[in-house]
Amino acid sequence: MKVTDRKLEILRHAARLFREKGYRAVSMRDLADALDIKASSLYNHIQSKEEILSSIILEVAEEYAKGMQRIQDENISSIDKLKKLITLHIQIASKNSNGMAIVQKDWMHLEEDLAYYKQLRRDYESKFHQIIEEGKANKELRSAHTETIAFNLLSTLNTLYLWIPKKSNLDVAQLKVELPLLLLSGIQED
Amino acid sequence: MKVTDRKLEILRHAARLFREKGYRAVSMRDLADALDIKASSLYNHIQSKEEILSSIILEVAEEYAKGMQRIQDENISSIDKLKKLITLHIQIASKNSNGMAIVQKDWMHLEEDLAYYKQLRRDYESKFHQIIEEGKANKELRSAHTETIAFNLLSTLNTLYLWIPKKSNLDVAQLKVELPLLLLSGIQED
DNA sequence: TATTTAGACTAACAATCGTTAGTTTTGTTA
DNA sequence: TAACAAAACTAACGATTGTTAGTCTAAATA
Repeated sequence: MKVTDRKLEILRHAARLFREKGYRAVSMRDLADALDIKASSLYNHIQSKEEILSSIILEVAEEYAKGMQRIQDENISSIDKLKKLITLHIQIASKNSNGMAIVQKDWMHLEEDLAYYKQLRRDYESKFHQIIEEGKANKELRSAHTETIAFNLLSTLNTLYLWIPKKSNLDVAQLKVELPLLLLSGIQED
Repeated sequence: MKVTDRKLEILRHAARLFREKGYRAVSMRDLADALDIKASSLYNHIQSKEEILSSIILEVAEEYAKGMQRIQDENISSIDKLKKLITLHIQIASKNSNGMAIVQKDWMHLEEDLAYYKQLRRDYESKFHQIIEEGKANKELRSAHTETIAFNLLSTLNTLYLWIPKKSNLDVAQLKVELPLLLLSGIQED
């Protein structure tokens, strides 16, 4: 599935607009205006508005899925897995904060790929829970409720897209140091 | 500004629909269907679609503003203020999780009240930061960056609406105990 | 019982939506 | 330069949008 330059440009503008105004509030004419062409010309490059949304969301979702799989397969402690997951979130949010925002806000407007997206998300959260459970079994983590721990971690990580664009690159580097400390010191067994 | 029963019923249904599908994806006909009337009949009770959104969002935002003011005026430690803020968020998210969801997702669709809402939000976050700063000055809190601490806390608190509806009432009681420990143990000076 | 009123209705409006068909322009390759 | 392909264009479609005007009905009030 080759993606041309022009199509990438469309996706990039769409991501920015969807993030600012929400998928349903951005018309094909709005998107076309941003590219300085007519709405009908978009259809030389894409099949439908929904295909745009789907491309943006699945790119992010699959990147998370791959990252999780890679980390899960490593032979390291649960704490180290959690640290790598935090880094994964920071990296994706840095590279593609518009995409992350759209995943969080507009996933429910998927149609054809809705079930697939939900499956990816369920898998991700399930593996996240699993790593925490392992950590508790290994006595690496204190025995608070897994759901509460996971909720706290994922809430913060899933909201990084709101915060990272405001920060300089230096601050992001700092974040990679500070955030694991902040998120893990409360649950880590010493 | 008296609000009739019927209007409350409309707002309740609207909140549920807006939360499920997003403000822009819910038509006045969708909302009318949920109430088993015609779309035009809604206008006997409300002025516009946007007025509905505004009512829902400002109710929540003003409740946060009042709660914050009350807590800030109390003569207690910074840690205790943070604990009370956590409780405030849990209470509002329990009572009105649809409203909270809409605030997070659809605030940008406000028009007339957009500036007012943004002001309320700025004030809230600014006071939140202030309390953390006080805690650091008092040596109650460790000296991580205020922004990082606030971001972590607010991310989790602002996402409670996703989590609380899945839990029973008992679990919410448990949450009021567990969440302060989890959120504050990482930053509290012993 | 007569009057008023709250709240539903039907019908329609102008605007905007995503999308399609058919055509023209533009730039590259033979 | 001729031929071709990519990518723009104009024009229009049927559906849906929020909203308004005017009307009817049923219940409350006088």
